[in-house]
Amino acid sequence: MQHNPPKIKDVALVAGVSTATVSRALTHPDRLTEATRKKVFDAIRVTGYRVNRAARNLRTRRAGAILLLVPNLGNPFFSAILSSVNEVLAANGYSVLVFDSQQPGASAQAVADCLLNGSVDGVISLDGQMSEITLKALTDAGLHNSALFCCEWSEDISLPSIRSDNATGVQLAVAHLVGLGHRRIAHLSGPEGNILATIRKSTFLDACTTHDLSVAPEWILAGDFSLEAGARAAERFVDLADRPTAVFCASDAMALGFIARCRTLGLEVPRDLSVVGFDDIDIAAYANPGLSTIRQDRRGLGRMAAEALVARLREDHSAREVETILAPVTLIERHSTGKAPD
Amino acid sequence: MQHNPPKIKDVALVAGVSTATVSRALTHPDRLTEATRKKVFDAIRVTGYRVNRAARNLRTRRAGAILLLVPNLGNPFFSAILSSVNEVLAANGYSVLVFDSQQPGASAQAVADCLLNGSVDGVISLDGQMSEITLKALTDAGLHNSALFCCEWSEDISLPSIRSDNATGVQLAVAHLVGLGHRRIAHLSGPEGNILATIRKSTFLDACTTHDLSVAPEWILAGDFSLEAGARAAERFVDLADRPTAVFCASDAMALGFIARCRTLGLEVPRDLSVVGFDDIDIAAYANPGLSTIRQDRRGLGRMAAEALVARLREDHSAREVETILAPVTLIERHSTGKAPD
DNA sequence: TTGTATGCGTTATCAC
DNA sequence: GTGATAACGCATACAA
Repeated sequence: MQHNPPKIKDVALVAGVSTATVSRALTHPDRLTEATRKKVFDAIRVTGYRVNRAARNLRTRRAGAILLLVPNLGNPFFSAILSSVNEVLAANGYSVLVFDSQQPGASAQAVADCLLNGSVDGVISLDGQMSEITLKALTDAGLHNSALFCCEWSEDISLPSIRSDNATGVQLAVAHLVGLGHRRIAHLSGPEGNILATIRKSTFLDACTTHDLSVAPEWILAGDFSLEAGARAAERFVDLADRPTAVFCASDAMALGFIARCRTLGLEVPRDLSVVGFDDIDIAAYANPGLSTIRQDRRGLGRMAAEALVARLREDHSAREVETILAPVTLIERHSTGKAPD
Repeated sequence: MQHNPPKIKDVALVAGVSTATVSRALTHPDRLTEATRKKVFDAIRVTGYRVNRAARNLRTRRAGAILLLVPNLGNPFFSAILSSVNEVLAANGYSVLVFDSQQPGASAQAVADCLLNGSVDGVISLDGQMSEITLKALTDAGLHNSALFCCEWSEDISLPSIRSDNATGVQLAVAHLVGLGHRRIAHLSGPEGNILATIRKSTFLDACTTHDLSVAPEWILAGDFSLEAGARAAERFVDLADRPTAVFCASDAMALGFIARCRTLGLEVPRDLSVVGFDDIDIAAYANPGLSTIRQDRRGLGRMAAEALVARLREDHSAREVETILAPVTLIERHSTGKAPD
């Protein structure tokens, strides 16, 4: 147990230079002579020196870390995003702090603290519903130019956002079903107040209008993106008097839960009913039947968000444009959709 | 944009006390008079003061953060664990740093740095295959008493571990299949070198022996826990000359991939073939057919690991026993298993 | 190019 | 119980 971690002073001693030189060797290697640089790095190797993050952070007023705000860490939808965000940020020397933004116990205050006490240099929020308190902390901490949304976003908060082209995705889904002859289409929506739920539902309704389809109010089923919500919705669906022949679900998880429960209730997909999801999570391709869905490039979204943030952090924190990147989505036709019954 | 975050000095000024008192109010509130304590907290509220983490960390030589090492962040198996770990640690005032331990780009050096430069106070590793370099960093940093394994573990590294009772799980699975009349059982295993793959395979073989079942070498199919691996294994499986009537898979993901590919190859589950998985991931209950599997309490594992670590961090870092917690597992019978064909 | 000296914001050790 | 003050380890302005 090495209880005397070497400090910059020890390195300087071994290298026969000043502490300032050692520090420079670490942060501005180009400002040193080839010779002294070598001396320093040799000494670093000999002593096994590592720069103390706390000291460096205190001095530079930077943290070398960014905060990733995830709504419900238990949702596997985020794993691919988490992974690619982590990859890019790690490659750029940033650590990633993960916070569950909607966890019951986790007060928004904890997030706010994290921003205000200088633990992070920036924020990527996968949660569009940023609390007032978090938002205030963001501006108070001067991090307003160092935060962005990924996947979700907010109409009220002016931050850059990297997200999928949801509208096009929904249109693709509806067109797909219409192309198969479906005229009566239901929608299983996400949670009230969620921006993705909102845009997917409203675009769905618009698309139906465009295709001259009427949508009965009871065909809009409330959900929350989860498997269980899909299953519960199925129970309401099968009891519908004038049952639609197709369902567009706002998430793959709901679609899978929906299909599973429909099956136990005696409805076969796609024979009796066509179902389209949204996301193209990994399991979608291996479901039975394979789930027709709208593919989001989750890894790409995470990567782009991380890259955009890194770029912003590099630049001057002056007035930057608030940019929106809409990542393309694609329709993946599998076997949960089929011709409408006559 | 508040560019002058208040410091402890400002609070002291407002409260009319010394900085030392303010500091004490924060760390040892009980050592102050009721009156001064109130004065200080009022001043804190007025000024909007937040303690600067970097400064505190530098002074106390603590980080207030722990490192979560995840093998493959893209794997949804970990999301529930991640979630509960985060929950417990956040409740105890720790931030969670997430690192993908097997990411191609992420050198073990990055992890080592993180340990050596004082960014974290402890480590929870979901990865049993800790690299030499990481391990050395762990001891060099004096963190050997502040690290533990969760889910996976290592025979060679003496750290506490919180894990499922894998052996019992495998025995339950085999007994279940035997009870249904299966005498010829195949095994789809995890990646070479992985401790879970190892124990599940060896226990499987032992259990077969116990039940007087012989297992042909070609019935042991190599996988890597992923959906794709399951699908690929199915292709080898269907070509087997003397095909088993059941398969025990080392993960649910593989089981689902396996079943899906079997179906496209003309094999029906459970009519032609029974399949048991391991993990009970969320989707297992909604698969078609519902997946019979061994349930791991993922949230519980994460919670226990986090609690154990917090407890260790509280105590003296002297010689603590290396404890192992085996969490119980249960057999979940669904519809991917059925009576063996005559 | 390199060295000297100072301060980043806190906590802990002393005195009082 | 409270206040003055010295570290904590590093990066930088300035001097050389």
